[in-house]
Amino acid sequence: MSIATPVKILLIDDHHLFNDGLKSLLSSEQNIEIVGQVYEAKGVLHAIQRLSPDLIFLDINLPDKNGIELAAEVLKNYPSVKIILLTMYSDSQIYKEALRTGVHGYILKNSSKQNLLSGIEAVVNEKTYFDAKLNGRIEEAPSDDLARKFALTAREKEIIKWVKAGLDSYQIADKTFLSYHTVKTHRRNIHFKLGTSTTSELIKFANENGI
Amino acid sequence: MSIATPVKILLIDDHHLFNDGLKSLLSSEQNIEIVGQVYEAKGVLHAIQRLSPDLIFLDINLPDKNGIELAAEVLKNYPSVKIILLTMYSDSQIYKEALRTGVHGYILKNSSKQNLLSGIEAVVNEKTYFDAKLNGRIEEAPSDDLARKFALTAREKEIIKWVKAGLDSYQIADKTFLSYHTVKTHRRNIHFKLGTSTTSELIKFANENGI
DNA sequence: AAAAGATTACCTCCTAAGAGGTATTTTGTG
DNA sequence: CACAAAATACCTCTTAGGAGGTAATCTTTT
Repeated sequence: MSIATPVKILLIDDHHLFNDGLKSLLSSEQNIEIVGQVYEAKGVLHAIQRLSPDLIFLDINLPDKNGIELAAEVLKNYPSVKIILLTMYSDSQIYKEALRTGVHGYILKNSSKQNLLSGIEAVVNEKTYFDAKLNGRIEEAPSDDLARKFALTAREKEIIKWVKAGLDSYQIADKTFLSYHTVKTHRRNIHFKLGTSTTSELIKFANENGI
Repeated sequence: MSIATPVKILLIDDHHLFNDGLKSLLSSEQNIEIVGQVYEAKGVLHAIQRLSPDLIFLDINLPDKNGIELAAEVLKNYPSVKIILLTMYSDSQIYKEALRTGVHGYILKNSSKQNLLSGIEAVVNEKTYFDAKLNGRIEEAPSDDLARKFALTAREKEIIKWVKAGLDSYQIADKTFLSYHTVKTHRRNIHFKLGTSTTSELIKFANENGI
């Protein structure tokens, strides 16, 4: 497997070693040029402006922003740029989220270089590429009001962040300058939206979905 | 920075792309030879036997085993092999665990190639190397009964696994064929050992420490 | 064999979290 | 401006989890 036409790629991952390793791994390939590397969400739009890559590889867990949100921004501002998400999560929910956002590919970090090259080849040819390991996990959603799930508000995401950080509702109320009652209301709404009912379920769900 | 004497390195990480990327990144270095790559805990001891590396890079989160436990096994069976843990967790507790196990280095995945080379240079010269980003996080333990913390039993680790999986105590009792009361007792003992007091704290702690 | 540690299991009491309801204020969008 | 959505905040009630205690039975180590 090798790439037929020249491709300019931008790598976005906060793990420097992974990012640099990937660059090293791909630089040896014919027709692949790594035009830049970014280690946080912040500089991404600017880097795209400056480097005009054909394709970006994007991690979902960036320290300062959810990769899927970032993907949406990129697609909005630079519709011609192809996006392949590169993550360690194989959950079907996040896969659906990714599809909905309109990314062009989704590859797991425990995948192989060959798959990566297949993905690159596919997306530069206006196709999509989703990791084979994801198959079998994708069951259609009941589609009625479930479509509205996942529509977490900014405040709800913030609450989830603190729950994941190990705080209880009183501590979260302190941190957010909200009433304890309000925090509990948000937690209830979050559980409703995500279909969870305990804190441990919520954390598991959030971890698997990069929330 | 370059390495002064030839070093044979074995890479152990379940994320193929990271593993391969790292190989690519290090292969270009003088005096560094990547003698092998392993993608799960299972084949590690055999690979060491066969390839006799001077140094192994070891991920903490392997699918089939905790990397720190694996490090202990390696040190027991091959005391001359140097071990550098390579992980994304910067928690002080796991750092202490690593020290106690006797690993020779601990480097974060969002570190740089230069740090990696410094680490290699250090450990092959019988020194240790711990990521600079870990400094400031290392406060000495009260040392009395805190030394006994972290001594989680097999059953306790199993309970933690189910808690992380989102099950409540009743469901865990079902899964393990234990009484609900027993599960609660284990949870209480776990909280005591880890110094936590809520489920969310426990999960956070477990995640950060690769339990 | 004795001691130490691990596992099992029950008790009570208290608190955090979840479920259900309601209502006001604020913010954003057509 | 009007309407919808989000954010805020209180109420009650039920349940799961945490804290403290005790103790019998295994298992492992000395």
